Amino acid sequence: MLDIQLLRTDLEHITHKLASRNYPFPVEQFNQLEHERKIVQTRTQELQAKRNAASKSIGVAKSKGQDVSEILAEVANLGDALKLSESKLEQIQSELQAMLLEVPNLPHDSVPEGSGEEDNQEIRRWGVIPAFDFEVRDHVSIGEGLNMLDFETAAKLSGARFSLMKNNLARLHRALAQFMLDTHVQEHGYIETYAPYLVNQSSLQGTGQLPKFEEDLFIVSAGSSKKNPLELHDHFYLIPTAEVPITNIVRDEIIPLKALPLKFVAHTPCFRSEAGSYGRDTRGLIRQHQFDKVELVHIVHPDQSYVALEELVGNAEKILQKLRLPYRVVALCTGDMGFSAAKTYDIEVWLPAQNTYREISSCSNCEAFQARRMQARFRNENGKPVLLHTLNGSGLAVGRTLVAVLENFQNADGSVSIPEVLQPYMNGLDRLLTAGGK
RNA sequence: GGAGAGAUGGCCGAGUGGUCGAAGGCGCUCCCCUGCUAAGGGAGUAUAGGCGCAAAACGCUUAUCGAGGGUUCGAAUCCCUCUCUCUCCGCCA
Repeated sequence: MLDIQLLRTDLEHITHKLASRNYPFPVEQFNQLEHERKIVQTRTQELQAKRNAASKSIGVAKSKGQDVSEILAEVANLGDALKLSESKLEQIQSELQAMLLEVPNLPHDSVPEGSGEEDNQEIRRWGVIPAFDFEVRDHVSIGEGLNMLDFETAAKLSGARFSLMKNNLARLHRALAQFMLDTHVQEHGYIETYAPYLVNQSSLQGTGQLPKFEEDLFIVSAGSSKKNPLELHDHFYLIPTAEVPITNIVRDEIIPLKALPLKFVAHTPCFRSEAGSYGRDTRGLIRQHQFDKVELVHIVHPDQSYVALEELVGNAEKILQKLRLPYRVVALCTGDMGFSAAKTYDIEVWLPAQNTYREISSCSNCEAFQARRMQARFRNENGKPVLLHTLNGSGLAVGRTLVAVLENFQNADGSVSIPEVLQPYMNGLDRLLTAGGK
């Protein structure tokens, strides 16, 4: 959420910046509401002050045993006018609030201008793209060839966009997550967390998924509920990313200065409805309703958030380097950034079968955008509560990393070599070979 | 699922209709006293918002005692709903 003070004092500039990310801010509607707000709020507060003064004098008079009927008559008509004014104010405030909750974050000055993916800016590349002396296969063909990846059975169990892994592939998937967690905890100083996979509405509003992107989420309610889950008070949402529960750790909190920065890592499944992505990446593990991700979250002092962003990206890159997977880092342009981000770097890993780089991590500095929604603050040098800055990034998406390993480490005979750093997690195994059985 | 108890400031804790944004304590900040230390004395110490001011300061004002609604001229206090915590019983990985 943007600071409403900014909108009041610097509307033109803000509108211009929002336009660069394809968000047309409703200037007239805002001005109209603000105008009304000012009038109604002033009137309401005057009436409240009047009532408070009268009530106080009634109390004083009564304690002295004086007659209060005169003062009572004076305030008799106040009640209705006040109630009317209060409800009008409330209506205006909630309209303003609803408007603000839909406005995306302002891009940082260093973000390249652009309308879409094609305007993103490549920052650096790492690694050597592997050369194959045989026809490369994609991860689906490799996985099915090993008899370890089974989309047909997954479709029977659940439907489209689900997967079933078996045998050493399932183990390799687990190994990847363990390896990522261990690296971030032991080498990068993150606090390991285990957090809920079902969260409430407030948490999703805090990180920016609600109210605008409800259609991307899965909603769940207790089995005994017959009604539409949305009408129920007691429904949950499946997390679309661990960013939601982890960042919301600091919602409605005031963190002591000396506790900063906070760096959390969590390995969780993520659930996304993928509404609006029909026909995209329908083959394989790239775009699933359920996938695992190791998520990194930084909660930092505002002065430190851009330093932290570089650190965060570096931490995620380290995983790919250790796995020896070639990648590039891209700075997203204004038009391609997510709702809450002020600046985002994507890390894209090389996928031989697609002959291109594909997103495997997205690292964002949200500045105070989420913190303002969450009322997440710290006590500054002068003892005053100030909004924190929040950052998050994948370190990494486990399923997509598995895809990259399968494709980059494939051999002519259909086997897949296991990256050295993962072998300790695989009981020393150095190669995936075709498994027997169903 | 059943029965009961509770939720008050950074923390503890008092407060059952009026001058209560809230006693007292702890913590923290500043000052005094003390050769140093320990002890002691005094003052201060919530958050968010609105309006005014060129403006920091400041002044006026509103809201906030788990959340929302209600009763009342007036609610931390009375009523209703919800959330969460704790205890006991049941069920359960």
